[in-house]
Amino acid sequence: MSISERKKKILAAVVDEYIQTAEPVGSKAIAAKAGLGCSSATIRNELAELVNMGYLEQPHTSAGRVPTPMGYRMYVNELMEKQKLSLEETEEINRRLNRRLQELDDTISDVSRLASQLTNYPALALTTQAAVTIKRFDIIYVDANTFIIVVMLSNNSVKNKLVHLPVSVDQPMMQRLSSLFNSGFTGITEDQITPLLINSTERAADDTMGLTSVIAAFAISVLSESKVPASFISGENRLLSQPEFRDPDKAHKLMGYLSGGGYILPPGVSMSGPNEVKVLIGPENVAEELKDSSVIIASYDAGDNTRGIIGVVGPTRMDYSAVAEKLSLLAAGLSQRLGGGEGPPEGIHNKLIIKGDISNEQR
Amino acid sequence: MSISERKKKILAAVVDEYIQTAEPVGSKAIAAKAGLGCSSATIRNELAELVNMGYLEQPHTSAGRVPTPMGYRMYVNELMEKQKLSLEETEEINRRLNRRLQELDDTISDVSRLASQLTNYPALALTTQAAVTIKRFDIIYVDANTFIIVVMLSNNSVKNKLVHLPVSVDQPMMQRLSSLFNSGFTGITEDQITPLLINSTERAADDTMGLTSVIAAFAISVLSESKVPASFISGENRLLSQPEFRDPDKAHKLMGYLSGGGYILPPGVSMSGPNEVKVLIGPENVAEELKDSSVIIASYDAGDNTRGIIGVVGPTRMDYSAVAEKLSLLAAGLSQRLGGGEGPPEGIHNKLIIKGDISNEQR
DNA sequence: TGTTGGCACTCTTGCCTTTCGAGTGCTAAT
DNA sequence: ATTAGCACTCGAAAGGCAAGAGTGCCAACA
Repeated sequence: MSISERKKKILAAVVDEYIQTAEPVGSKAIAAKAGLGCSSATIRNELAELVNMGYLEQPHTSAGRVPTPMGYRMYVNELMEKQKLSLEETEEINRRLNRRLQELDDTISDVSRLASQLTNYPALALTTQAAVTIKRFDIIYVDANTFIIVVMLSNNSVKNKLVHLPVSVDQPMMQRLSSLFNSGFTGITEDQITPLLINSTERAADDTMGLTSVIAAFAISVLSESKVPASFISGENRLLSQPEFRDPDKAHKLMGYLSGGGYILPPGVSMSGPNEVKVLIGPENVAEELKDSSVIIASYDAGDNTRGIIGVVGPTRMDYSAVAEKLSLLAAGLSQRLGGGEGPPEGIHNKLIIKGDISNEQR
Repeated sequence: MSISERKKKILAAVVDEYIQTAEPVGSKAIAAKAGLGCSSATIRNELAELVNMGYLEQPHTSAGRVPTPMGYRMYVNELMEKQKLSLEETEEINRRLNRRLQELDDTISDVSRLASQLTNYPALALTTQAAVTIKRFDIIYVDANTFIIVVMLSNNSVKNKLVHLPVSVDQPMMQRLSSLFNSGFTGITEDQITPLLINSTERAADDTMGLTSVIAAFAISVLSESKVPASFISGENRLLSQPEFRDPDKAHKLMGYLSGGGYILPPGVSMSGPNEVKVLIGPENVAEELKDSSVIIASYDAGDNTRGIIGVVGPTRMDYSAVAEKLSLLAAGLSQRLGGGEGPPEGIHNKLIIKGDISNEQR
């Protein structure tokens, strides 16, 4: 059975209204608001059918209607009108993006903070990384007992470590190690750093003090750290301003899950393209803790096969349209700045593509 | 008028009990618990006097007693018995401390996370820095359009930046710049980097492409960033498990203040020595938002005049003894690992020194 | 057949009253 | 100085009542 045009309008009105007020919305309110020229009684009939069809529900017999996850899904997929961001908001996003572009890890925390401030929901940013290799290896001699290891990774981030030694090392030795590592340890992934490789390097450098293994250990740790997705969450406290989280227990549970670095993206579901926004509504989330929250995710291209993700978490009654638009803009901006340079031209005005529910089962 | 021995015992019992239960404690409960052989009626008399003296108050006439800030102060200064941490807890702290010791900024987030987990309160860590200078300056040539700036600071942290250029630069130029910066920009503070200095360096390097100013800008930004205290907070959500923050508005206000990087340490009050724990009870805090919370602070020596601070925030009814002990241990461990090496020997068993209220006005 | 006004019905919310009990303060006895 | 006893106070929980919002349904109507 297909859904009539008027039903769609009514459904949209219900969702819109509910998103704003957080209170069950009644037939009268809709009659007054939505510009369709019919009376509350008519609306009531329609509403009853929408309930039957599963798009709406009522908390109790004599209350207004509230959208079901399925209702939200319909709203997100077909009904909601794209929110036009004001020029100021667009400006603001770009301005802030331009400000800081340090190493990636730093950016990630900034990104999540920014997303959170912009949307007024808790936001979390993370990067998923393809295999990373070392592009360059340098060892800087500071003094006889101190040196700095600097590695540049294939994703263009640079890591360093200061090493203090209990013994003295001379500069030629450092030089030797530096060039050996630069030739032997670049372009390979973590699991290609074998004991064999380390041993041969050690011998070649004539290193009897175990320096080689210290340096190799750093290489390994850098590579393995880059492999686990870095994640950063901020603005958890904004949850508390949402009426649905006035119950401290509920809020606590969700916040605990989030600060625990809880995973947002359902496993096995990858973001297919950049500039695509994905919406996960209530029970569509896999994590038990998110079953009655919604998640909006955008992904961006951080260069060198690195994919970044920005996500925002809120109650199912969240402002999908505005948030999706903002995230999309943010992601596009990041892609442009971090990505391989093949991004869109200066003025960011991407199209907003919203990807629907993956599994079409609605339980 | 001095306070009798028995009154002290009773006061201690009230505080202890209230810390556990979060409910006003009555005369009967005390008579049962505290081992002093007298009946509830006697206790009532004493309680009435303690109220008069300002150590206790009652929410309403027919309720039990609750400690006032002044009562807590007395408790913290004289009454509370040092909590013995179990061996496991001590182990746990040390084990975790040993795990990660990367660059300072990284540690700071770990430290706050650790403190929060340990105490089950929101915790925040920050470093206050004396003037930082650059100790070493290196420029690594990657290719004609790319180089890496590496600076080592006087506090032994190392910062780097990858620079992409629109124009080509040859290696000798980089070399030249590297050694010029290494001699001219080391050992000086941010405000000693004058346009004059930059200009003369530029001329000496024969740099016509503005490289010098890019590099100098990085030096300035690193130095100025090191100057503002880095701070990191975690575990805000733990507030919600405290009954006094069941009111979402209250919780939201405080959490907002905290995540805003709100300052904890009253201005002008410096931690005098390491291994010293400071307790600020309710109205003793300067920030309006903290007026009915308590803050426990410990400071540690992070080497090179850098002082780190760990703080924990909770309701006035917080477990002062346990938290103070844990923070003290944590701070001592950090001092030992980060500090100038003149710390205490391996086994950490520091004395717990609790510093009292600074201004002795109790309003 | 779709739409509308009207009306009875339902269920929540807020408010008031009552009851219950924990805890106090006071007094008189030890 | 301590204690037992007792009347008193006050908040928290439980019940009851009225108001209001919103529905469902029916009968009338275009």
